[in-house]
Amino acid sequence: MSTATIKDVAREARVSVASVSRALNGGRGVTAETSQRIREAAARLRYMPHAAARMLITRRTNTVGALLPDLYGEFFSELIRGIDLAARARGLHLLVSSSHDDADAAAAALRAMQGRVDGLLLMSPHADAAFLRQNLPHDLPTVLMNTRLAGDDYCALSVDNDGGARLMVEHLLAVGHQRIVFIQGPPGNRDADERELGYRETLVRHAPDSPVSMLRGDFSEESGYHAGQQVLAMRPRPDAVFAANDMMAIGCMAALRDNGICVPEEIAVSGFDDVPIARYVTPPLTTIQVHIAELGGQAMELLGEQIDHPGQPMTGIHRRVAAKLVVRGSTGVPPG
Amino acid sequence: MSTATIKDVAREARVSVASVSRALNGGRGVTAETSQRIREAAARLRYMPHAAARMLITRRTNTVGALLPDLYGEFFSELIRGIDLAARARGLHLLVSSSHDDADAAAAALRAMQGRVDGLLLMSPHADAAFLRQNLPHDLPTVLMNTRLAGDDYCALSVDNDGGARLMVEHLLAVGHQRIVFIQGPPGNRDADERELGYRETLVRHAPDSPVSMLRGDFSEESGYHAGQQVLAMRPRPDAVFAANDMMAIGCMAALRDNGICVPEEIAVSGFDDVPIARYVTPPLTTIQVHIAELGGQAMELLGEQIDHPGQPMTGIHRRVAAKLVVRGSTGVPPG
DNA sequence: ACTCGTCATGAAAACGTTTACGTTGCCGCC
DNA sequence: GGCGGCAACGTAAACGTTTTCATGACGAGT
Repeated sequence: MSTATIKDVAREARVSVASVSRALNGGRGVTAETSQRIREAAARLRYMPHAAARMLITRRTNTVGALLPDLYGEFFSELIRGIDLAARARGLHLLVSSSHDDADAAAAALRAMQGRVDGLLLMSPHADAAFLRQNLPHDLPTVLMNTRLAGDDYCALSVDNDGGARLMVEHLLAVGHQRIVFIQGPPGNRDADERELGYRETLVRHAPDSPVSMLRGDFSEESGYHAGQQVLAMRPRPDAVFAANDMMAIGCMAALRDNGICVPEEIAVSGFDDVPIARYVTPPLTTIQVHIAELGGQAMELLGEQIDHPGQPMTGIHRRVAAKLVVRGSTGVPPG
Repeated sequence: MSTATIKDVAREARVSVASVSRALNGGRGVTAETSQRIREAAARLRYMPHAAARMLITRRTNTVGALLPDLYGEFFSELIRGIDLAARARGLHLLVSSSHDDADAAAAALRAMQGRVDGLLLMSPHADAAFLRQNLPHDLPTVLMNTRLAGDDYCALSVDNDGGARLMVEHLLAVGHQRIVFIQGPPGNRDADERELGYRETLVRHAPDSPVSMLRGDFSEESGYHAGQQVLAMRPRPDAVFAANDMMAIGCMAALRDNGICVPEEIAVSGFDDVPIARYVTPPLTTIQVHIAELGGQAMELLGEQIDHPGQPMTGIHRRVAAKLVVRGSTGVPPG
């Protein structure tokens, strides 16, 4: 039966339920001989401990929740993969809830997870301090991912946007570009802001003579196209474009191509993210690769630590995952 | 406190725990007045019913499990999105477990889900009949997705590969192509096989004079490139290529381009899946779009029905989600 | 006026585990 | 031989809920 209970096993093995529990869990306080008998009985009856009963008494669910916003494409998929892998390594289950457009939906999903999870992986644009204090039980281990919040009260983890932007600007300067224009992301977006900051700082430090100039964008391909048109109107004309993400870089390249400008001969173009498309556009896009799965995995690790050691206050920890420069054709270095 | 129990609420509202339960669940058998008082008390104490305790007595977890293979890119993401949306609409939680390389890992994950879920969404290349009978509790509602198994014992749901292939072949014939060669997917892959069958049948029915010819492939871009080279060697040379998926189509186009053949002027190329990259390659790829999120959503719907009506045997139901033709530049119809 | 049904409510059982606490029996030590 | 300690095992309490059953109140029908 799929409904074999611990009592049935106890009867079958001619011991008490307590011994069954001991034998199957710790194994301590039970003779090797009886333990063996119990295991056999359990196997014979296809016994599976009732998860809910165990949770009730143990106060542990062995499950972590992942609350994610409405995410685009393979970012989401890589993130889940990383989280899932790390969770399984720790013997934890993964309860996901995605696609929250507004703060209310996120709050509802968060409440619904109450008591079903031992910890929470949270990535939400709505997660400001007030939201968290309102909707999070303060004793629930939580790791914030890519949040705006400086990890003051919570444990946080995000992409090294600064470092990535620095790498890109250094690369552009190294191959001889002077006037590098930056296409911004949506206002208020943390990733976009950090990338912009990295661009400004690196430029100021390494090439004080080069002008710092920026164009508006919102991460969409269209906004990239529009920015590309603006690039053409600038005097003196920039010789390189650094877009805050790949899709805008692709849109920008389309605008340049439509106006007869050759990439990378006349203007170099680069992006950020290394989406799969990046290597298929012509010319292939130089960009910054971020290991998304690692982001998820490390977040899960951090959460696991918090769950295992509830006493230690790990709040304030803010780790970053590395970003890597991937040079392709669009910045003119490879032959072509 | 986050640890307010139903007893606390009962004391606060000066009623018994039974009344609290009634008021908060059905609302029947309780005066509107007392119900109101109870609700207020519950709100005041921030009471949240303990999920495990409820599961234990109710025998319902309000959770469904999704067991998925190691999936690539945005297919996975779209699938989860569709499932998650439909699950939330039914008030169900989603427990996911992905990245199972081998049958053992899948079996382990499956066992671990025992008792934590009311139903199962299963998509696994390892899920043959024997595997299922071995590892699935036969009384657990289950929906198979894109499985090789004809839905004899279980409820199944998959992509309309036949229909999609038919649409594509009809399109190629309609724009005047005569010799259409098909690039196969990995041997044994159900989707690939069905697409191939659709190709053959449609060609035989609509254009008995056109030769049926096929090249080997394995869904990878490299295999598509290789197939493209073979296309060039064929005499008489085909005037259209239909690849079993987009990545092979893209590889094939690369091979043709590298050998100085113009797409679509000299040879038309088409794929299947409509991956995001498809619209960015040059020329943009004509392909078959499958609404993955809908696949997940419908599977969830089916599962929900099974859970709500445990008596009715819904086994044998096999539904398909529609595929849609998306015409772009690579088959020569749009100007360019 | 008596009874019967209906309805709000409370008491208590049940769900399947884990675990604190007894109760043995055994061994070694004085 | 008594005593203390230890290991194996059983008993029972606890976890927080839902649900069945009993109880009492009240209104209506005869």
